[in-house]
Amino acid sequence: MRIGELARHAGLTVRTLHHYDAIGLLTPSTRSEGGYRLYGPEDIARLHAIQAMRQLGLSLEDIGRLLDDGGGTTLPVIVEQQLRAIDVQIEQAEKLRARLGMLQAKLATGSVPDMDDWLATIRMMTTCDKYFSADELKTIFGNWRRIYTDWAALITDVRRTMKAGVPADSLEVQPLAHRWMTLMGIWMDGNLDLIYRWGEMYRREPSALTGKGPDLGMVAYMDRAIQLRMAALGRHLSIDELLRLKQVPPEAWDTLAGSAAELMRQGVAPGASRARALGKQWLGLLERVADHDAVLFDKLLAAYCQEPLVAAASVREEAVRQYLQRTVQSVLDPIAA
Amino acid sequence: MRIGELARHAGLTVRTLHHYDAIGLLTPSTRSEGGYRLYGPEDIARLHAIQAMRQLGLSLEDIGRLLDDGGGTTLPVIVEQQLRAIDVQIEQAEKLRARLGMLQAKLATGSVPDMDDWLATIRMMTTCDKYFSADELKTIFGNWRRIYTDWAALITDVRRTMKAGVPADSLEVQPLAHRWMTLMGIWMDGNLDLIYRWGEMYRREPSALTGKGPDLGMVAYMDRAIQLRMAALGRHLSIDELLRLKQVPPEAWDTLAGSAAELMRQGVAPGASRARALGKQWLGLLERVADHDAVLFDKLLAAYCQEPLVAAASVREEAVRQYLQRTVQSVLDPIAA
DNA sequence: GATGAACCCTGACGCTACGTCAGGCTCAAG
DNA sequence: CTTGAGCCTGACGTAGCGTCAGGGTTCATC
Repeated sequence: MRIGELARHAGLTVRTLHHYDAIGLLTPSTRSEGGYRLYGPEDIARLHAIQAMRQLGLSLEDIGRLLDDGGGTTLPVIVEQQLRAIDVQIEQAEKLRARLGMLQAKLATGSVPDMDDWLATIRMMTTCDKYFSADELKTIFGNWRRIYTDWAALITDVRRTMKAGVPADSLEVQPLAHRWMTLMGIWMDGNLDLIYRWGEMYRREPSALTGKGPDLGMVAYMDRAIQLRMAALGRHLSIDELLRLKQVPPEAWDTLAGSAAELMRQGVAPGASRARALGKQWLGLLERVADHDAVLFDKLLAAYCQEPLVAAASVREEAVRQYLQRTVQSVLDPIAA
Repeated sequence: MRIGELARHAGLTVRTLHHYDAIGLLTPSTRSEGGYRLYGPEDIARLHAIQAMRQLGLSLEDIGRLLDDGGGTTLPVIVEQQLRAIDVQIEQAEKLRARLGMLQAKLATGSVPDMDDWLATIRMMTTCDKYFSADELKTIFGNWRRIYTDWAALITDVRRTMKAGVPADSLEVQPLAHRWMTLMGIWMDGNLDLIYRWGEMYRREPSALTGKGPDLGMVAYMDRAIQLRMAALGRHLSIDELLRLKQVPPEAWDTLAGSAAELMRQGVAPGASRARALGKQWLGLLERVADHDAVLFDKLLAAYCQEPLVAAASVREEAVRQYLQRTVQSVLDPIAA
């Protein structure tokens, strides 16, 4: 397909496609002998992605970067994002419509609307508020490839747990909640506001039924679990302190929990040197989470020791949890132990 | 209200308002002693108009021109235009939504959509087709002040005629049809396509119920009359020829019709010199309508003589029409007369 | 009355995403 | 073989701001 034809079909100008080629955003996969640009199906798919992201408000440069190092995996995510954006757009357009209708009725009676009315209307016209800003979309798209395999795995795990009839407030769900929060943290670059709004959006828009992502029930289920977790942490740490916590790789916790289970099965006493070495490792991890801040560390430790819910996130089994706790006790307070 | 406050409320940046001031688009009505810009209610109203027209796709320069020489009369028209634009936007967004939904479903099953699918979707994303292009909006807004008094008068006349129970295919309606077409011609700069689409829009969007403009029934009523008129003209002229016809001021026809009625009442014979002078004037008008093209003129004359519907537009009374026709006959063919 | 923070001013230059030429080449149809 | 529509590569221009720099205003608080 030559450039003019593509331009006509896509509703763009030839110059625009030239421009996209010049900046390396969309380079046609072949050229004719005479030097004509020839666009193939994959070029068209790429153009689709480009236009979609443009509609979301991203700059051409950002789009190029995202498409070039995001791999092909982003396509469904883009479409999903677009669907939401459109839903928002429609909703807002309808609100604006209602406003304009009222304004028109007022004008018809000859009265002049007051300033606040004008301002509110102007605001609705200009800020076709997107759910997410361009910067936020960049992080969402950009980080997607870092998490999408883990995310898919988590989704299936959650689905299985739900199907098994495990209630959301069960301790069993806490590891899932932890994984969920961790992944969300990576995905949204730790921006809590963004995470919250993401959830909001999911709850409000019915377009979430793609089959691949989480469904509404799943989100509600995890919400409950996360809420419990946050409440438990909140009894020991302030919001600011929570925000200062760092992530450590989940495998680290898993291997530690595995070792603890092993020691326990072997009958090693919590005060034994092998157990205490384990306890020290565990405390080391916790220190990393607390960002090496002594005060934060103490509070976090208290949370882990006093709130089974919190500890349950990294150590599944009740018995192991208690074993590990005694081990840690013996490290912190060797005499009492 | 100072610039920052206005910017916040309106969802704009301070820089944008600076820019609008710099190009003379929105100059605050006062300044503080220290030189701060102070925006009053009228400035805010103007800003509303600006944002509305921007949303319709007009350039800042065009907006400035339209606002500066259009007078305050354009405000309700702008809102009306905006309402329609929003309706279109919503409709198209919903279509796009449906498409994207299908595309997502396809992607979920792992199949790759074909080229036509892509292209159609891209097209929908890019060309959020407005009903009217920026240029067309410019003529619509720009010409509005040239016709709005006549238009309002016509609307009330049509309303009265409809209420009187006059059927649309009555000859009595033809003068209204003629006025309607003439005004539309002025409003839309003679762009027939634009006129047609304007009617289309009116028919499709229910937001036409402002009370000031014509309602749906009225448009249908006039449509019928105009259709009859076009059919009658179409029996004698081709589409191209119809397009080449010029307008003459309606008063010219009216005064001629008045003079003819006067002569008839005085019993002046159609062949008398005073009558023939009138006939010559009438033919002169017709020649201007035919743009001084002999072939066109002949066809037009035939239409006027053979189609009472056509003649009825400028001469209301049957008797006067026949009198005038005989007069014209005597001018064209003095011997036979 | 001094001072600090928040806000505002006027230039001036930069930037994005194209539009708009100019001058020449290619391609398919007659 | 021509002819008209389409394409090429530069090159410059444009709209609508963003983003400093350098300096004045306002106003509440000390």
